[in-house]
Amino acid sequence: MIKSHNFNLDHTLLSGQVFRWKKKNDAWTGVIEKTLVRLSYEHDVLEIHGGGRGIENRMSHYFRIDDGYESIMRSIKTDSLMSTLLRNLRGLRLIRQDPWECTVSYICATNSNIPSIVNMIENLCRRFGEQLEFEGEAFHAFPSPAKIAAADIHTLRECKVGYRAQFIKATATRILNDETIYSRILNESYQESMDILVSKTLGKKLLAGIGPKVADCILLFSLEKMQAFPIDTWMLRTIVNHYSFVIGEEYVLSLEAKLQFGRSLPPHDYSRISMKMREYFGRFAGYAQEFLYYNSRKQGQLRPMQQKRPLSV
DNA sequence: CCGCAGGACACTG
DNA sequence: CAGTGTCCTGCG
Repeated sequence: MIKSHNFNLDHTLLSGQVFRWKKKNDAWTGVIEKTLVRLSYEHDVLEIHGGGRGIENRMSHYFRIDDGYESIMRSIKTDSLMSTLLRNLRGLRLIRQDPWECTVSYICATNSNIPSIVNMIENLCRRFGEQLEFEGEAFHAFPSPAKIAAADIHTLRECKVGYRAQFIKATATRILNDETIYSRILNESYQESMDILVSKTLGKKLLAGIGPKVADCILLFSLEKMQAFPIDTWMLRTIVNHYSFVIGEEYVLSLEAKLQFGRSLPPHDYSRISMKMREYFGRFAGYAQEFLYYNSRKQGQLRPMQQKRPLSV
């Protein structure tokens, strides 16, 4: 068991960071590396079933229990909206994911939605992941880069990943040939890391399927760049609705004009907005992003019809 | 049948 | 470079 009063399991696992956890009867089941784990949380105590020796340290690491939560919350409590969210979503935490699994997950996430992403990941694991068992229950580990790199496009497509099949295979091949890339990024600054992830040589992407948004997710969720501030369409709505003063009122107007045909944010605008938000929230901006993101999605569920015009009001 | 959802990419001009 | 068409899937 892990004891912490600054942790909320539901908020953390419902925040859309990870895609392999399932809840049934108050217990969450997921796969960490090669072990199946069942979690339940009650009265400040996280109970862990499965995983064997050392599982507490691993889960503690996974849920970033080592973060100075109170201090981080203070640093991102910059306005009344954040103040409200920090109170209502208390215990929401960033998750420290495996970089490779995180990479594939967010390549799949482009131009998609959560149920579909969950489906893709599950298919990939079933098709390519090592089959394991715990207490008579069968499950699959997340497939290795080698396994994905060796897969053929047709089989990948059977996992319903669509046009992302080429990206996933190409990136797997790249990671397989240079396994030090993640550890190198761990020692780099945010900007340098971003530049590496989206870099091109001779017009060809180093890592296919990874643009600025996907890169920010990978950096924030798996490579210790807590200032990363991923901006998807949900977050853009939130920014326009609540933080136009941060990126500039006039700039918002020009944005609305530019995006009225449902186009995605051009790279230049992405980096500009992302930079402004990082400056506004500080070095733990990524934490702030999670609270805002969780909130925007919760509201979206309540009134789906409002999603028709993303940037209005 | 259409539009769109946690974008990225290759291709023009 | 800035703008544009296209990419697979699932769902309302």
